[in-house]
Amino acid sequence: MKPRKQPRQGRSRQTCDAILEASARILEEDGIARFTTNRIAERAGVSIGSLYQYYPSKEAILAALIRGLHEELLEDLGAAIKGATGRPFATAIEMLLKASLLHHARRPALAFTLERLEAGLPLDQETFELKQRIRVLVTGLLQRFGIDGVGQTAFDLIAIIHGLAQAATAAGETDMDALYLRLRRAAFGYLGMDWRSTPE
Amino acid sequence: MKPRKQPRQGRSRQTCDAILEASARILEEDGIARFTTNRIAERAGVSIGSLYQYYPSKEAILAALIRGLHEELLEDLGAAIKGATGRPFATAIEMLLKASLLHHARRPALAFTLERLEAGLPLDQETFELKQRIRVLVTGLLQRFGIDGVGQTAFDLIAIIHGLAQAATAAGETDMDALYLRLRRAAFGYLGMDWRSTPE
Amino acid sequence: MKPRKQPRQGRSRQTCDAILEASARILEEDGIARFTTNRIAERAGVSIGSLYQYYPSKEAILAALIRGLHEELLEDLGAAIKGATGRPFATAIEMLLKASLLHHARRPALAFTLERLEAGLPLDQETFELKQRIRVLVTGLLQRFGIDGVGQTAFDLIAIIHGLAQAATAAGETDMDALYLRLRRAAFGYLGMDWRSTPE
Amino acid sequence: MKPRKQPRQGRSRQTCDAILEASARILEEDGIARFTTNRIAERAGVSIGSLYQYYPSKEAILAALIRGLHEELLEDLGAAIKGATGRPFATAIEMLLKASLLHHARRPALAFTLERLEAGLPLDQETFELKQRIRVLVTGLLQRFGIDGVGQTAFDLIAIIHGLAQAATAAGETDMDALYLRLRRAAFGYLGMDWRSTPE
DNA sequence: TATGAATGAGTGTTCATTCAT
DNA sequence: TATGAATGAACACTCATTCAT
Repeated sequence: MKPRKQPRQGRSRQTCDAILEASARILEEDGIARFTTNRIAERAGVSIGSLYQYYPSKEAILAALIRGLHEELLEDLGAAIKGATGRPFATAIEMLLKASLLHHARRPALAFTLERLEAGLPLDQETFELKQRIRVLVTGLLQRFGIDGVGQTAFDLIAIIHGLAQAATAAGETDMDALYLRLRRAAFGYLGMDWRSTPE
Repeated sequence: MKPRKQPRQGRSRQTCDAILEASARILEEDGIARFTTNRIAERAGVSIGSLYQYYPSKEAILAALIRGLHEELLEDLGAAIKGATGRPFATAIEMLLKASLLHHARRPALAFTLERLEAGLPLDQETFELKQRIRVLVTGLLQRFGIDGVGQTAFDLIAIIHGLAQAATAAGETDMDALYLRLRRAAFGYLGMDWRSTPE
Repeated sequence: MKPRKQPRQGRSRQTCDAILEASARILEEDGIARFTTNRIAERAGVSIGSLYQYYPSKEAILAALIRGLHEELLEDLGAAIKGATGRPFATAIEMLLKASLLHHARRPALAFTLERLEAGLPLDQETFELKQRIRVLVTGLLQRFGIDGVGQTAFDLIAIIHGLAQAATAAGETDMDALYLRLRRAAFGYLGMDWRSTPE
Repeated sequence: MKPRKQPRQGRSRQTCDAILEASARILEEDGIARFTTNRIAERAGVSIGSLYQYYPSKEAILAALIRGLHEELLEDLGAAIKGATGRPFATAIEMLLKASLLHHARRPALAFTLERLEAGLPLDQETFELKQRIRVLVTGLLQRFGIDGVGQTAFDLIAIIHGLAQAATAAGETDMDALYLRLRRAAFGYLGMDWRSTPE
């Protein structure tokens, strides 16, 4: 499941990245249906042998992409929560929501497909931990403001964000600002806050 | 995509159903990974030749299952909305939510898997229409109570329900009553209603 | 390891046999080097899919061939030993030796290659039992004549026969009668009998 | 087939030997299945590029190992036959047999595997000549004692030794002394000598 | 000279689908 | 109409070998 080598420098690093980027593009354009190792190698401009030098299996590539997605989210959320210190609850939540949409905004189709695929896969340890850390981050924020049942609330909040973002992408929406407002309404509503106030 | 024949009576009907039921069970137990036509035929107690007499392709079987899911939902929602006539808004929404969870309650693994798969497939016309009718149903209910932006609201409401139900199933939750309460909180919140009142 | 289906009749039986025969021929002509499933299927005049309908893996085909070899040997030895009842020891051993050479005489290259390959493979249960039954047969014969250390003697006798037959085949010998005489000398000598008497 | 260079001195020689030793160990531990050039290089602590600097192909490495085995045998036999001058026939044969078992005693698994593999390979000229010299050695010994049909006798003797040694190794035997006694019985018997006399 | 990243032909195997019976 | 043997394109993956550095 883990990459085979990480001589993360020079030519190797480039090959590694090319494989991941080609994989991402194939998923974006064709979904899993045509996500085959030979096609990945071809699009990466790399031989099939090289692909297997860096990733032990097709699943490992997928796992790497998924892990990447979660790392990105974790980073975005971390930055948002850090930046929210000292701000009122509503503002903090708003920043959280915006951060949650970032990776959808960057590569909607990729985020959509990867999140969909992840649900049908057995999670590897590392990804599991990433998700846990994400939940911990959200839980921590809620705790800071004395919310009840922080664990469950965080879980539901994430599920709602996820559900709305996935549905919007599936429907072909591209207006992230509009989506943000609806998301804010859903999240604020769930948290018992007044979403009719002026959003940031 | 459509079944090959609909002599919806007698032995043919039975064979059709056996194939669908076998498919459902395979999806529930093993996911898509082992969802193969030969296995379906075997579990249905039918020859592979017969399977192809009733369904032109594997996708057609999947499409039929997905269509079935939506038909079920449509029916459940229809009944709920019908039963809600004359009741206050909060009660109507509560009935709507309960109806939405029915198919998750009946066969959680199947609902989970099919909804996940659906998102990665091109929708056939008939399923598209079914989904539209579902949205129309919800939209109609909202309209009856003078809600603003009924289309968008219905869309988001469905997305939120979907998101929470999928996340709960993925996490292995089985307590549908608990899920209902959280769902109620999310939906009521999104609609600007007070979810702290006594639920039905 | 075991064949997948044995509807040992009609077309199926033919396909099964064609695969085995093609495999045998490839082993005879090219050894393991070119023993590939696609080549087997091609030479059998059968699609690769059919091959896998009857044998779950390449190893299973090899195992079937090896099993066949041992079944043949068992049968030949059984007949020889049965026919030797009432005959003197020397005659009984002579019949045993002749029977042991039969499968080498029929398809020398195949016997040679299969016996060589067998030594490098983990034996499946059934083949193991076949070999045991062969040893039991030889042991029984020796016991009938009050030989000491029948187990070890049978083992060594089989090894000597095997060694001579393999070496002769490797050297390209074809004169089975000449080989028989040398084999007789070796076996009789090992058993402490006079091999200078007139052979049968 | 031949090593690429024989600057049989200094570092080159060391690299060559490391490759051969790594190959031997892999064959002993895993058989041919995992006998791959990359693995050999890795275990030898040498880059794959260097491996190909010394051996033009995987077969060349195998050939070198086989050649080494025969060189060893030739040396052991030569020493035995030299040491047997002036001794009676029985003693000479006993020394020959003991010498024949030496390489099996030293590295049973390696000898077993290499001898098995050799039979399935086209012999290179040099190995062919080595085997011939071995046969000449044995033939010469027999001739010294006025044995009839020395060529054939030598051939058969070698085959019998080989057959028993391989079978014993395959069966997991480790008691070389016991094996020697059975071998003596077989060889003496084949030569028409009394193996019931006291062995050396 | 030594390295190891890169190559790609070739392997075993699956599975949706067809069609003779 | 039902059967299930047969098909073969397509797939994941390996490994001997090359060659730029």
